[in-house]
Amino acid sequence: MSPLVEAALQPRKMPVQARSSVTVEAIAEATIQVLLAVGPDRLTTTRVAKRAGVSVGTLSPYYPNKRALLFSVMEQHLNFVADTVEETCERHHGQALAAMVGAVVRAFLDAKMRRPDVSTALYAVSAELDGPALVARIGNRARVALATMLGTAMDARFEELEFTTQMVYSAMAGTTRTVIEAGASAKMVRALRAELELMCVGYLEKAAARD
Amino acid sequence: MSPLVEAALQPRKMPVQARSSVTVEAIAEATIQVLLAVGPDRLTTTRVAKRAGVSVGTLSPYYPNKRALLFSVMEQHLNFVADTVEETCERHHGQALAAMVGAVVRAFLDAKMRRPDVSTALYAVSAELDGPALVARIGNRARVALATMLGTAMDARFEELEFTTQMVYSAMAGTTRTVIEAGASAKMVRALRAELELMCVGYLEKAAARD
DNA sequence: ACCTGAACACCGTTCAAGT
DNA sequence: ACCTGAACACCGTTCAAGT
Repeated sequence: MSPLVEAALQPRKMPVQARSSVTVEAIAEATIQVLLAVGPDRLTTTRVAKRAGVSVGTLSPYYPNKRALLFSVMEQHLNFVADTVEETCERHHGQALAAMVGAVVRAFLDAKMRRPDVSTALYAVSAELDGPALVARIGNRARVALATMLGTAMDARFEELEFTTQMVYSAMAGTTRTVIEAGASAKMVRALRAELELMCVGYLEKAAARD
Repeated sequence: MSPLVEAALQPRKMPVQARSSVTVEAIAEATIQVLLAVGPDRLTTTRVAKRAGVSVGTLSPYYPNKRALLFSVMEQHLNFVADTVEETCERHHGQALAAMVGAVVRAFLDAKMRRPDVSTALYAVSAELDGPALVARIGNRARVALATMLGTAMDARFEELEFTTQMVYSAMAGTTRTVIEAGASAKMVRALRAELELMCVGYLEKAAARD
């Protein structure tokens, strides 16, 4: 992430009068509504402006370009999730592992699911073309292969094989994605491999014990 | 995913002569090169056509719109990863869990890392605006909170606390993303919560035992 | 059958003029 | 200080004309 790119998403002018604060908020809300109504492709600056009840020209001082509109909406959402996780963590200091994990997982999912339509729309924005659908469709081949293999394990049996496999695959894809987006050095990839093995084995042993 | 959207990414005309097959391949390769050279925002149909040595009008019969260009590149990449995982799975049928997991994790990461520049560019495409950077920056707050909390656990100590935490968070975010993109029913979310707990606890127990 | 490239429609962004 | 909206530049897509 170059600072220049980030800078281009920051407002040129901050609202100083009450009037413009209202405008900025109306534009943000209009962006969400247009996004939900017509989708990311047909979201245009004119449409957002019209929905917010202002002229197109009003957008630029506060949202210097179209991406800034979506960026700010996503930022609000992510901040809400981060807030929720932080608070939950603080409330569980000093407790046992299982209690901590249970609470955090619950809080994280609850935050993501507070407005499922918005969460989904934001993933879609973040996804651009139909990447995720493609990932799901093609990743399915890998998941079927994984499930088939796990079904043959000499030392374990799984009741919920489909779902267990889905979890393993998602954890793999998700953590890898994070590492790649962080700028994947060879060392990081090696470390990731080791940790992912721990995670998958740890999970699968528990899943097999339960079933 | 509506079938209509998918259909709009399929070619209107398939290449029938050797000449046009070469053209189609050249356009796909040009798309990758332009993507790597100027990034997704400045990737234009004209630029791709010029790089491929054809006229803009030549694109449309085979790639009906700009998204189709990026879609086909991503499709190739994902198919390669799926192929690799499938083969590895087949080679490890009947082996012990630990061996299976080790092999698949390795194969998956190797496939993703064969051309790191392309992998990264495709995540960037899939990501549109700077969503991932934002996710990383804000998600960092949650990770710090998690690490701080885990450091206080009454029944475990972690050497590599930072990285361990990163893994837990990535697994949470990654699996959640998958479930959301699959169309998150309330039932699925509940199932996810239970599995994520198993996975996190299983992993953390192993990580604590090692350290 | 395949390719060209000018023409069209549309959208993001700006800025002189207003309140 | 804030907002308007016409004007501009640019890009995706098409299609009549060529080979």
